Amino acid sequence: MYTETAMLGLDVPLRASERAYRQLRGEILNGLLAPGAALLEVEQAERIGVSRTPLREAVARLIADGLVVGRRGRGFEVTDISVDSISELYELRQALEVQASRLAATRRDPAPFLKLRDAFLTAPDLLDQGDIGVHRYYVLIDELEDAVDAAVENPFLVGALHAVRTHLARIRRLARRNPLRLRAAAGEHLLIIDAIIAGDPLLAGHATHIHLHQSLLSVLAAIDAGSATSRSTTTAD
Amino acid sequence: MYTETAMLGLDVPLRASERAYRQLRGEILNGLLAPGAALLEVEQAERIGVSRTPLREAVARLIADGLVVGRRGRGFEVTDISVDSISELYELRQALEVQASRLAATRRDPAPFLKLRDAFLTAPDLLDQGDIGVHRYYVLIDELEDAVDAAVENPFLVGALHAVRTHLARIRRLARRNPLRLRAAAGEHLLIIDAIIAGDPLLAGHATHIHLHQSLLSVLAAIDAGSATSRSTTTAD
DNA sequence: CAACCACTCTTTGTATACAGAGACTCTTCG
DNA sequence: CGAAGAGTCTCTGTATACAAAGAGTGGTTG
Repeated sequence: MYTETAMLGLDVPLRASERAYRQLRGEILNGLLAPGAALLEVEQAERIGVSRTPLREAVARLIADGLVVGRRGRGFEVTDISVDSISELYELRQALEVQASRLAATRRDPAPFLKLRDAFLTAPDLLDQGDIGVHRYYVLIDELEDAVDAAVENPFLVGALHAVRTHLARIRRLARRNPLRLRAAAGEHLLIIDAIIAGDPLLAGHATHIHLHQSLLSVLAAIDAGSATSRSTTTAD
Repeated sequence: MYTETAMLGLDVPLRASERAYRQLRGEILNGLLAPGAALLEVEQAERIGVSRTPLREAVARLIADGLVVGRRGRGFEVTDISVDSISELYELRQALEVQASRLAATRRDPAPFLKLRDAFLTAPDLLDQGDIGVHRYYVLIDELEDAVDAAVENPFLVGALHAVRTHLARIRRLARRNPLRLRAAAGEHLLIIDAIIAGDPLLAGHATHIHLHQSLLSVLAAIDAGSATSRSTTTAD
């Protein structure tokens, strides 16, 4: 997710519409543009430093992504995230990720998953190392997702997964990390990886099912706690 | 699918970009714009009768839909449909429709499905009535899809399903109808409907799985036959 | 004769100017 | 005092003009 463009530093010549899209998308995802925030074309165009034409193209893409909705006569607005929508998103996510795990188990080249297995075995140590360790753990999860995507070899499925992950990124911001949950999630990931290495699609699917079930429970609990108390909560994965 | 806007004749005030989008989308879906066809902005804008600005917006949406891809310095082009991509699409479709069937079985209001059950019982008769009967059968399938969508009550999942159905519409054009397959499909649909009425998510999911398996087999066989002989084949659903 | 370079031409990408639709406000009337 | 209506004003939707990037072509040179 973070590797979108920054991995290689070749953002030298970039279309204005692309710049506007990435900036707005990033700001929505990291919460700088909060749900419900109004997007005025001229205002945003001036802020980003492009004209209205490319900005409109960027907004159109954001609408297609489901991050923005048009309000009838009064501009656009960042979509909001309800608790209901989280459960709904997870219903879609589960369908997609379970299928992806199954296919990955069927088609995988074992090599990258063996590497990932070793890496995930060190996850508990990583999670003892504070924020940098947590960050490196999240990088590991990204790598796992990438490995699954590559093994699945299905542009339609991978595309749908990407769309889901876009919304997930916003949800993760609603709640803080819970070290206990992260440790448990690492174990669940290991189970998925092992199933993929073993070439066992049924097991991979079920392990993914369980993982997402726990993940959703954790997210919902974190949000409940977050809205009850002020701001000391938990997140999934 | 056909009911998008034409059902009620209120296409009086329509934005130019929306007109361009619907026209291009329709022409791609019904094959008038064949895979590989080049889309030049000025050319298409003049043909449709809008300026380049709304046309670009329309093309952007088509790209998001996966119906069009940009070629670096040489305009845009309608995406093509390979046999591989059909199987890939069905892998995604299966994940989504199985999940949708399960959720529909869990949440359904039985009433519309009881009506659909009666209607599908008459499907064999319908399929004896030639093209108009076949057409009415396809309308039935649309109504079933709509009923499932409504029962699922999940915008994310339904949205993903819509995207898949867009591509399916193109695939259906690749092969002719096979009356035998249609009759069998009607039986499979009945099974799905019964499972939803019974509120049995597991059964609904499995019935959907089987239906899509058969559907894919039929489509692939139809395309094989169609490319072997000249043009007398079969299609699914 | 082939390969490379420069030029032109096509086509996209961007900016800006204009028009129209909808919302808000202020006023007026009941 | 409230509600309705007209006017204004803001913001989107569209068109067009301009700029720049890439591809194709022709010529020239080794």
